[in-house]
Amino acid sequence: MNANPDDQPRVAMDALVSLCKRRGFIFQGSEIYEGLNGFWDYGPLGCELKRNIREAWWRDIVQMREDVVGLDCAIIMNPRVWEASGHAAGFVDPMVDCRDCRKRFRADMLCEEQGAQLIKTDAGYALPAGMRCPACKSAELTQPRAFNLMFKTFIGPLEEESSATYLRPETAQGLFVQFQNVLAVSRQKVPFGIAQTGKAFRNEINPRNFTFRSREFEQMELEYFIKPGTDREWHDYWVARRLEWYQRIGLPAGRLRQYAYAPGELAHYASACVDIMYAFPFGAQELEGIAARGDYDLRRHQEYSGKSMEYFDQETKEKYIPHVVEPSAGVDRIALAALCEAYAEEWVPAGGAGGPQPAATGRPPPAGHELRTVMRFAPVLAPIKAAVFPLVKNKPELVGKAREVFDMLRGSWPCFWDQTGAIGRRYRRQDEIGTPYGVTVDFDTLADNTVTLRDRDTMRQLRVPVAELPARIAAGLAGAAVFNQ
RNA sequence: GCGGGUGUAGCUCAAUGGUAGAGCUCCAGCCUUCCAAGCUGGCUGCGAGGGUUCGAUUCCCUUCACCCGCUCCA
Repeated sequence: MNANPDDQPRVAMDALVSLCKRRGFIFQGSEIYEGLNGFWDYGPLGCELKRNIREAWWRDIVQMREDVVGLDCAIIMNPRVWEASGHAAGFVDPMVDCRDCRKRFRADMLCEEQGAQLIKTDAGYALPAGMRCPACKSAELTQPRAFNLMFKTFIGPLEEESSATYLRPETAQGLFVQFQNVLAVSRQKVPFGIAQTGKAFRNEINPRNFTFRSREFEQMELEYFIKPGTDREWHDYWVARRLEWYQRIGLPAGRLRQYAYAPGELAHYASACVDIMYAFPFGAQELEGIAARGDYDLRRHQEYSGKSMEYFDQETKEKYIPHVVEPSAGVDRIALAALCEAYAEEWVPAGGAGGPQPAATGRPPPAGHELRTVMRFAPVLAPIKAAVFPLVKNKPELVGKAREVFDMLRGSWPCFWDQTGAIGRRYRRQDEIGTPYGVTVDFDTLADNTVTLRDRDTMRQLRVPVAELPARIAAGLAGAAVFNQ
């Protein structure tokens, strides 16, 4: 049915933003104070979704491997970390504004284009004479000014330059900084990896596309340390491994893209970089970058800290600074991709008979049909795995029995209890938040101890003995065809 | 950052220079034996600030936020 995802109607972003707010996935940050550009809050379901993404990654990268260990570093680090990493320089490119057309340019690029050299001064930079705006040719240009994309903050109560530092613009540097400590305690040998998830901050000039480019975001990063000379094979390995993971969490291959950087696009120290992109409704955009960074980071930290970052190979008696392959993913971007991918509108015949059929998104359903909005999350990402309903709520023995079933299931999965309104309404409520299974307790349950198990995607129902319910749900969540009968 | 657009209830929208309605949702009650049923009742709003005016949700200015295009970033 989803053989070619590109043929499926795509969700309009405003419809998705609306559902995210209505159902509690994502809220505008600081909303009651008119918001704050580039910051978003995750509601009850959104934080479960993110947690599921993070845990699926952690399980695949750390728990299921013997060669990767975890780390959780402070967000604020010694500012010299950012000098060594290059961020303090790279994030302060001096910019020049045109006073006439009000466009902004990188000072060094502007000078280079016009055959001149940017002048370094004690206070910063100065523009050589005769420079003109590349856009409108005006000579009314500002002097170069630094626009730091790192969030600056101060340690201690005094806002002095000597106490200034930055919120980390990536989690990766902590993995390099603690390389020797982790190596010493983890009994790992090269090749091995250190993984970390956590918040990072970039003062983006232009946050865009809902949560896609935010100023505060969460990363999942792995530094996989390897023997020099094995960069290519390990880079290929991680690209393949990561692509496979994205499909396991429900992003189809047809919507995933690989972008391999051309040699001229690479940073000078990198030997390869592949972006894994997802075809969002607003275009294909990066979810993760996988870079072969050589020994650049460890070598820089060795230079700036004066501490050895070398590794001694006991078997070959070689001493070297390991090279590194870095898969670096954005949790919020993956969450947004999962939301876009899951969103579907369908036409359902009144009464539900015959099951759902694909709808043209945004169009009203034909006569005798109703519109169903359903989030088809992969089970591993679904915030709630099963909902339990007593068929009616004014019969205490029915409610009590349903409560028993609910208590049994919630021990294994995040479950939802709902006794309000008609049963159909309750099913649809769960459809909209992507709950894979509904369990309904009726009067027959009291007699024969069976319940109705209802499938989110097909809307099919199955009569299942209560004793078999956990196994059925477990099988369904694991991908078995529970409803094919 | 530039240009354009939008901002009224939780959501989708309407009306109006005299302080706002609807549908859906949500909550409570009744009813209800499987796909958004019905009845009764209830909660909730003019993004923010300033100006004009007797009076502003409406007109003007500023600001904030979001969306689209470009730019930027990676």
